[in-house]
Amino acid sequence: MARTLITSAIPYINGIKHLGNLVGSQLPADLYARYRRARGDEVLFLCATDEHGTPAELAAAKAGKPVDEYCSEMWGVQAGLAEGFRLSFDHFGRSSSPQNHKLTQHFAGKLAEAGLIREVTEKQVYSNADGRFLPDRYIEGTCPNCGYDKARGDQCENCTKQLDPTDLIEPRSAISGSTDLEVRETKHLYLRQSAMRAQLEEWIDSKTDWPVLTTSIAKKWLNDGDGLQDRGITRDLDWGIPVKKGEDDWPGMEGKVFYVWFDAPIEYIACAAEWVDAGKGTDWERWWRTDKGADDVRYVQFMGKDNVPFHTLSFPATILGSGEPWKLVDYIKSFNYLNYDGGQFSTSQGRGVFMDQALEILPADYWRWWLLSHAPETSDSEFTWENFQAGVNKDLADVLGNFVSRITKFCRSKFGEVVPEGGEMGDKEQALIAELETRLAAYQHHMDAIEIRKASAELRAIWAAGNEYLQSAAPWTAFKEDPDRAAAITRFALNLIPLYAGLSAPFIPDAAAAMAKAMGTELSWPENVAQAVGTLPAGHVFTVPDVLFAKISDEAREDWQARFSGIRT
RNA sequence: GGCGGAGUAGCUCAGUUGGUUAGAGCAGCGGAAUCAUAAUCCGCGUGUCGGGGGUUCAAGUCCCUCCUCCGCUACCA
Repeated sequence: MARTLITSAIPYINGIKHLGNLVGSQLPADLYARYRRARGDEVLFLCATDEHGTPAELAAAKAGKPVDEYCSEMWGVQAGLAEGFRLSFDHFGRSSSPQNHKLTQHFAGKLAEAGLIREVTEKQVYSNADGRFLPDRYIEGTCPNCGYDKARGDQCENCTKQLDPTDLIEPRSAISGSTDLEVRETKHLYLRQSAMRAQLEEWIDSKTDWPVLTTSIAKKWLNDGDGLQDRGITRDLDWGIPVKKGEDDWPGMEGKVFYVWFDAPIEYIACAAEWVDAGKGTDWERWWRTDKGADDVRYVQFMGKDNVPFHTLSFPATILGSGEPWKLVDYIKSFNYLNYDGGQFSTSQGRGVFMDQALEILPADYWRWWLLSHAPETSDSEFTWENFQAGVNKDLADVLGNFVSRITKFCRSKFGEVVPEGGEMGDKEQALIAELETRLAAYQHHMDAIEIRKASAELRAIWAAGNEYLQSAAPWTAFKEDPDRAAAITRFALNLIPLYAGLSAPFIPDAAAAMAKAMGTELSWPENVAQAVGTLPAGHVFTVPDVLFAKISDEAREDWQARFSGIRT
């Protein structure tokens, strides 16, 4: 049995994610996980919250809560929303887990043994009022270049000039506004990525099947300027994984924690350990250690393009540098951004539709279908309410929902809620089987290649073929002269429902389940179409399901358009 | 500034290694049907493929140049 390990970029803890975040990692990862399971793979699908770093501390402070308590609560919120969107994680972990603490410290120890860690003493801005070191971006002041008074310590947003915090005129803390700042010396650990440049490049070069978006970003970092730079992997923070060398203390690094981007990817691995400790599995190393059974695992990662450097370089550097046989990623599917009505979705500005709001107004399937069928694969794509309404109404309500409705209701009125007997399949039925056979192959090909929009277009064509068939076979006409023929048509068309349910389940799991339930079958992936259309024999009892997808009215759309036009408070 | 991505029908997007009259869905127009959530099905697209120049028998597809939008730019994550 093929084995597939799937991870989605882990969402940051400091708030509820918007639909752009969702479609860029978790949702396509779920689509693929559901598809691989349906095809019979053994799948381990992992995700978690990314909990460390300055923004988490600040969000907790703003909420007036201890950071660990805040993170626990937000983990619960995010887990609930994941459930709401039917994200089928085998485990939804936390980067703050004890498992990740241990593993992160383990990796640091191994990297140190391999000589890939160096200690650097550097100067950094400390805020006495805030009682903490400030990351460059959390220092504001007047730009020495253009005079903009809200320039950040890393870059002036007004004139785009790159800055050093000490360049700023009248620097102040972006957190408290305090100007009581001083430059202090502090010691940090750097991962010697530069020493692994050749090894990483060779590995990237071997990935000829990766999307251009993925490899071009990796190559740029490898070759830009002086080449791949070493990267600081520790921070002066309270909240995080304490710096240790395996299980031993790290002299001189007391009170410091690992940088969030060092421990976050390691959580992909630790999450599997959490999965076992939660009683959901028995052997996580079988998925992650090539010396312990993971050599036949195919590992696929999903993420937005902003995450690519960390997944193509930093994390592989950690894994390769450890010298231990950990599983490396086999395929990285990366996404561009989804824009919202002419601008960007923005977490910090509260612009767009957020996961909790989306579920308040419509069921998950509506969002899943539209977002996946418009996934920003080759370039940034655009969400507009008009497009959303039109796409959902047409594809889900008119093409799929109405197909199920028209044939089940026709059958009920002429034959009752039972698959009718009599008649034989003819040319029209054979032609449809042949067409669906071709389309099924194309659909599977696109799903295998994780070409999401192409797959969704093919699935839609499979649905439409059912309507084309009914229109052409016209059982309502046949019923008048040749009831046996009408029965054969109806029996055949009813059998398309369980077929469609199985094929649609990765995109719209709830509706697919409702379709299967109404027809009294289990969801399954077809071996072939000819066999699948014989699933429901004559005499099989079914029920006419409720309307699968209510249409979005113009009034509702206008209401939402107005409601989500501003900024979330 | 540097790097990367994008600019194709009213809208959202496909267009493999350059090769016949540039495609799909939606919207629009016309027709058929009436089983169905007034839902379906059939037919209809001359769009300067962002502008200009070049290579070629042949370019949306390669090269140069210019314009516009977006992302990243390593201490936000």
